[in-house]
Amino acid sequence: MAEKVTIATVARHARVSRQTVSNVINAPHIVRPETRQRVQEAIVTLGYRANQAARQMRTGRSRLIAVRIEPTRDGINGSVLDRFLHGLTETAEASGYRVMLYTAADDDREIATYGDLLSAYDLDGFVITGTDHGDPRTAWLAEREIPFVTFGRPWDHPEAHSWVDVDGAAGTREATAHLVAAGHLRIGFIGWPAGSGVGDDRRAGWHRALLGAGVDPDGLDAETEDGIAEGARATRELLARPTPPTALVCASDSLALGALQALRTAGTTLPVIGFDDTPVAAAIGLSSVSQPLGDAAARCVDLLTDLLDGPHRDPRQVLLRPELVLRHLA
Amino acid sequence: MAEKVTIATVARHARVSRQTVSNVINAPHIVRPETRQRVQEAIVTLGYRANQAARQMRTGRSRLIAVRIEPTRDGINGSVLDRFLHGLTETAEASGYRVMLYTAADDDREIATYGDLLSAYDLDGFVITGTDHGDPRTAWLAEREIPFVTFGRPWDHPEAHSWVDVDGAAGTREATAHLVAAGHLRIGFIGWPAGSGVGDDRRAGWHRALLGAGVDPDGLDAETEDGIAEGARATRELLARPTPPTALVCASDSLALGALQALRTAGTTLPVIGFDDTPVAAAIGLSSVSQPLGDAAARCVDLLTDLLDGPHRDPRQVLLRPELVLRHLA
DNA sequence: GGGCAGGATTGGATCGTTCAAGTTGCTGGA
DNA sequence: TCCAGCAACTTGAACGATCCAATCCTGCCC
Repeated sequence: MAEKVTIATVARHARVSRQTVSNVINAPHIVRPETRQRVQEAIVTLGYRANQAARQMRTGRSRLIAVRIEPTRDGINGSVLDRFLHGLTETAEASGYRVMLYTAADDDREIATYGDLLSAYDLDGFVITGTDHGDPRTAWLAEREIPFVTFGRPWDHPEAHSWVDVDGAAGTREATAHLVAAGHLRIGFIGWPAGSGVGDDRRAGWHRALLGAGVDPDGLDAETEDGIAEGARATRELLARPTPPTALVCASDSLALGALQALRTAGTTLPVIGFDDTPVAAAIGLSSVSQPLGDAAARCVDLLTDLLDGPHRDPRQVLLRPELVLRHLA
Repeated sequence: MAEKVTIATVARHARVSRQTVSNVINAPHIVRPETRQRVQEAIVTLGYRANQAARQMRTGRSRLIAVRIEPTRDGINGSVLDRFLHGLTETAEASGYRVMLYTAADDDREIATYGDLLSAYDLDGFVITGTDHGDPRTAWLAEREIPFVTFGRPWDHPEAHSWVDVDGAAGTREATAHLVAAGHLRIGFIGWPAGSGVGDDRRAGWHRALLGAGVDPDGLDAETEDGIAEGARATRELLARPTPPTALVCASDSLALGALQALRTAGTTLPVIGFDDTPVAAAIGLSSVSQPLGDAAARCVDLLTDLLDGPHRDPRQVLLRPELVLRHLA
């Protein structure tokens, strides 16, 4: 069992004071090169690592960022957050930060957890996923000037804080354009009920693409909650309309999967394009709009470390383009 | 901006000393009930929360456990770890612990990360997933007497340390028995190459079930790496044998998915049962053996907190039974 | 009423680090 | 010669909790 190596151990070994060792670590330029060298050698020889708890007590900074892990809902969309989380952990490590997880049943309890994490662990910042109109969580954090970045736009006030998002409209527009190029005109859209920022955005992309192609989107749109069964129901409903669509763009892979099931049951085949490029889409050969989750996570960490360490602490925004992944089903 | 509430603030407010407040928190029984009451009220009124960094400096304990987050490999099996992680975070929170994530490219670098986490953050313990024969990580931790629990058995030395695992053999046995009960005799198995603990275990369950039903398993077994394409190839190979199977049990949902694709291409249908009950299986109606991941995570936390706080610090083991989830494809 | 036992409470030291305020030694200008 | 000015390094104090040892009550018994 190796004994604890503290800054004092290093100082003794290099025959300098504790503070000089601290300076070598935190402000190397004020230490004479030969002394710096000697201290650095001692650090390596002894395998010294700064104790974060002690550092944190003095500085109030922990080099820890918190991310909420959500319950895996329908299991399909959960994988999106999973991939995001992995990217986040990797990039954070590269920047010298570590990721701490928390769960919360609802917004109120999530806010309570913020207080807990901040006072107990002196968390440096938060990455918030899945924001919505008038989110109380971001308001709480902003009020207390606690650094945070959201993955997802604040739809009400686009420049309220730092965020990273994926241009959903661009994704559905590209998907729709691809179907137009393949000769389709009556391209249906299955999306979520109006009112959610993400859902409205994805619908808007399809809408604009159709208008751009000179097609009237009227009567080609179905609104439903997310889910496989819901997607199937919406598809049957669309097929029963006077002029049914000849291709489908969906706001999620769950809906697209439901659409495929409904089509199979109805004995029809139409091209279907989903959204999120989940493992399920890959597994069954469903074309889908893929979000650059690794990139998004990396940019989140960038923006957050900017807020924490950077010279310019103004909020910044990043909008990433998704990519249409074509598979044999469209 | 609320100012910092320390143990001294609480002490002043309740007109007692810091030590008494500390006692109320850590050893309530030695404080007179009315004093305890007064202090507890002060804690609530002021919203006091103990600063972990300060506590940790004195006690050397951080109430933090570390879990590795793996790169999402084929995306299907990744979800297993995701669900496990969620359960872990929830249960840990309930026991007053928080989960910290780390990544590592290989075993050596993972071990290097252990040292980092331990000296920088004074981590209390580790939950290790995906152990294999002669794992260097568990050896490293055991040597230094660092508390850890694995999700997955140490196949070489069953009682070397605390672990939680799911009885894979019981799962494949039940799947096979179900197919036998449905009238099948020549039930094939698609599994991984011999040598991996998990893979051998799952194969053994199928093997025993067939023997129990009086069927010779010879020639009904295919070995392949994990993956959809690999599952499809193995299936085609099995179908080409002199006496092809009339039903299939697979060691993973990826393999099962490949099997389904191969069967569809071949214009055949056979009942197929997968393993892990991933979202993909649920989405396409594939029957699968479901691991109780939430339970497993909770037991991992239980065993770990036992090692950390408990009176009995001997390693303990937990083997959970999986459950066969039947869907329309079998 | 004094002494005593026992538990409740107090003050001081401590964990490892960084910040703030020194101390030392050297250079150079008057 | 003297001292201002600076660079390089050292020392003492502080962060907020817990541990330890000493002190203070309180009730009880003789």
